[in-house]
Amino acid sequence: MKLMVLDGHSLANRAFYGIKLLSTRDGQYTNAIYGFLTILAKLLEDEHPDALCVTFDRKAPTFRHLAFEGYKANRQGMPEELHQQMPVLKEVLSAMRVPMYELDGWEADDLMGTISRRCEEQGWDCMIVTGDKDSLQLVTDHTTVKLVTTRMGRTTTQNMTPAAFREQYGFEPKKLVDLKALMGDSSDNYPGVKGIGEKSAMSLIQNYGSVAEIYANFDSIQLKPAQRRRLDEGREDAKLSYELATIRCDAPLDFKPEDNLRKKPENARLYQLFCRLEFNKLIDRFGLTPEEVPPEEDAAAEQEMVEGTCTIVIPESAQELEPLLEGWQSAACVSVLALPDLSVVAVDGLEQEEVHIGAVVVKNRMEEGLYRRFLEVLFSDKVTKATHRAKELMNVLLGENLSTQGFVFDTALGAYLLNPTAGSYELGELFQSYCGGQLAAPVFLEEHAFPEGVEQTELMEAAGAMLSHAAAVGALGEKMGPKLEECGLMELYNTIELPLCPVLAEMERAGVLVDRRALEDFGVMLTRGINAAQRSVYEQAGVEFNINSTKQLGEVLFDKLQLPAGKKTTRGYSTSAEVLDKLRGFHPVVDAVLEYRQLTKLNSTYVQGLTKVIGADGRIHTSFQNTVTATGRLSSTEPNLQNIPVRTELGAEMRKMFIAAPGNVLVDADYSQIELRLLAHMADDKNMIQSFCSGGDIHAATAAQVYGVPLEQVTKQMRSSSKAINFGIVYGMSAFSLSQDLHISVGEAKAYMDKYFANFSGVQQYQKKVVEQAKQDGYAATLMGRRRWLPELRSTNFNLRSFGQRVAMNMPIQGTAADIIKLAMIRVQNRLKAEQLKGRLVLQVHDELIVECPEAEAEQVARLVQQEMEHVVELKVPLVAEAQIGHSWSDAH
DNA sequence: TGAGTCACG
DNA sequence: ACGTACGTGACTCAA
Repeated sequence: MKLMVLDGHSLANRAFYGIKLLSTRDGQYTNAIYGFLTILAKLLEDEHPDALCVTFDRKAPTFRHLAFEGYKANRQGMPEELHQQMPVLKEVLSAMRVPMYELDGWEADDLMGTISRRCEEQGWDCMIVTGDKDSLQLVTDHTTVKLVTTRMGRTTTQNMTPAAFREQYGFEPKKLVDLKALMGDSSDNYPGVKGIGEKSAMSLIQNYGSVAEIYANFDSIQLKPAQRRRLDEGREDAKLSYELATIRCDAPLDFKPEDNLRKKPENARLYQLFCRLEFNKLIDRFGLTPEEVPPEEDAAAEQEMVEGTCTIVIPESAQELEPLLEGWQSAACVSVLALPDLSVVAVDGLEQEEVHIGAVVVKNRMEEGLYRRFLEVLFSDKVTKATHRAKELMNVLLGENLSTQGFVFDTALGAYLLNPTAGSYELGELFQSYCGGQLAAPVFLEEHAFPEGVEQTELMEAAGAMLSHAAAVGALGEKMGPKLEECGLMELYNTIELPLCPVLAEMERAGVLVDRRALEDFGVMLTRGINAAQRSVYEQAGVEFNINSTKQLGEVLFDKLQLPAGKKTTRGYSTSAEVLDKLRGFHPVVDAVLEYRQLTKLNSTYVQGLTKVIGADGRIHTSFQNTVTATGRLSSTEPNLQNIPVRTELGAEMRKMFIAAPGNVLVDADYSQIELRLLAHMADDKNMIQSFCSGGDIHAATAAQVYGVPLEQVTKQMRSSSKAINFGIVYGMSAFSLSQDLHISVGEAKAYMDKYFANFSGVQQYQKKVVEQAKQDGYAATLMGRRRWLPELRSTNFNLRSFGQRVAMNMPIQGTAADIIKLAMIRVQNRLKAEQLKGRLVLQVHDELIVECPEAEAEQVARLVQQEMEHVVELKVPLVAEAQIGHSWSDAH
């Protein structure tokens, strides 16, 4: 039989520092709990122990802790963010019915020691899981220690058996105590022998066996004079440290191995806990099911709405439909959910004589004309609607020539504004976390959701499920509205995010035309180049291997060819372009590899990737995601049209493939330096504002300021380093990063930055202020009030905190730029329509808009787009946009 | 599935 | 003394 005992504090600690700080909406930090459970799940899968328990420290000091002054001082202060997670972790473990052991005055170590010995006495095997190497002294033939280490967010484990220990340390596990007695342990604050570090302690123990033996034979063993003196002076310290390093195995613990046999967890309780902690992934991993949860109040109310005082109508005739249509038109707001093919639409939120009426309208249960009438009334501006993921629905509506007007709430979008870093905005999850309820799984009947001729009961069940989802949209709207108001997000929501949805839907539906032939030709050319580059690599390297494999490439370059390895990655050498570039002179194969990389990237990601997604209309229809980025930007997927090459000559060829339809042109307008201009405005930096107001080259102007020379005397070098600083400032850069970027020393980089801040003191003050404010408020915000929550700023982890500070400096800038161009998009599209132009937006690339329009409109459209972009907001500096016209993206840019 | 790489603003 | 710039998405390999 095997028992596994976990070191609760040690593992929680590892998890806490190994995973970025996570928190639920109500501020409960969860990363340590999450990490702990992930590790636990992995352990159970790998080891299948028969019994399981967890030990925790009890902090009350004992004589041992008083032996040296300040003992344990380093561990005394567990950060608040971790501390508050411990009781919740224990609650989770209790719900999992995992026994926990803690004892006043005893550390987890001692309890684990005691447990392992008791196991051995009963003939059990024991596995100790901890991140603390001290425990290795407990290793025996029947007790192994699984060491958990976290590096760069990955946890790895290592099993220590007596053999493995001996191989690594060169002596018996028990002697670890002797080693520690000599070298001390700073994290446990016992000193060991002064002047003896890890190296000398290791060799002393390896040569003489133990502390006792060293002192017993002190006069006869061979030692360097200095070491002999140190050991002699350190006798007392060694003795005390030995005591402290020894893990005790005699704790008065009421423990029997068989009491810890694994039990079935309390599913319902665990499920509720995980919901509260927003551990949706773990719910699956632990195989938890919602059915066992008694529905909470809100959920019960929803349930009642659907089953009790609520009537479900599945209208089939005009007589049944017409009253519904009338009701919806006079309702304050109805919730709508539709299947992607509009074959079924659920509408909820109608009250008639105190009875709640929900309708599920099924296409194939209705005469065609009547169904069309239903769609045209529901999806007109006459009916006020709420939905989930409005943009997706609008996309469908556009395909049916239906209006996208009348939508006043989108639950996904609302949740995104309340917390843009949440990652997922599934309706069920939102309902869980905002309303505390459980949403039934959608019911699908056969392949089609609602086929003809299904049993009435089955149909009602499926309709009920769908309607309950629509009801959830309504409930969420009620919950989110006040929250959005409270956070000052309502205006952003109503004037930017919601109105942008139809614009995005139109852009997606419009798509952009590609020159398929030219794309194919380019692909053929690339393939030839790839073959040549591949042959060249094989020839120069003297072996054939998979160049795409970083592992194999690393072996060839750094093992076989012995090129100087630069950076390393978690496992192996880095072969990034940055590293390879430095190796260019060393071996001709490097150039061939870089060439191969460039060509294959272009071919697979762009030529192949884009060809795959050309639609029947010859156009590419990307999806613009509006609930993804942390800053408020859009993103583009399937395909990503926001990263089409432009920086290299060959790559820029790609933009020739994006063209206007016959008789049309592309109008491409982009903001000039929008982020820097926003920085000047938001920092209210007089010098930078002045530079922008006088027009001209901002990087050169910066250089003139920083170097204190007239504009004419600015050299290319000076301009280029100023550009790098300007660029980096927006990201909250450090001197180190600047030095990397400019290939100069950190000292020189720091001097540059000092000079920069001396001239742009407003920027420096702003950065300081914005971080302080964000720490106080808990979030950073854009000019329009968009928020990004930054619990990282309060982290005790240096890296995490530093990251939070950089984000606090960057998000308001990047996010405001995003707000601005979103508003510009809405205005451009509206004006194009208002002025009855045929031109329509087709792409957005963060600071760039592309409109496709008839040639005859081009000049007018270009002026219109530029105007709207430049006058979205009035700042202390002008917003400048430049528009160009061309037949391809390349020509227009 | 995650890591590494590389394309963009 | 830390370890190092912000925001994305797609493709490929290797486990």
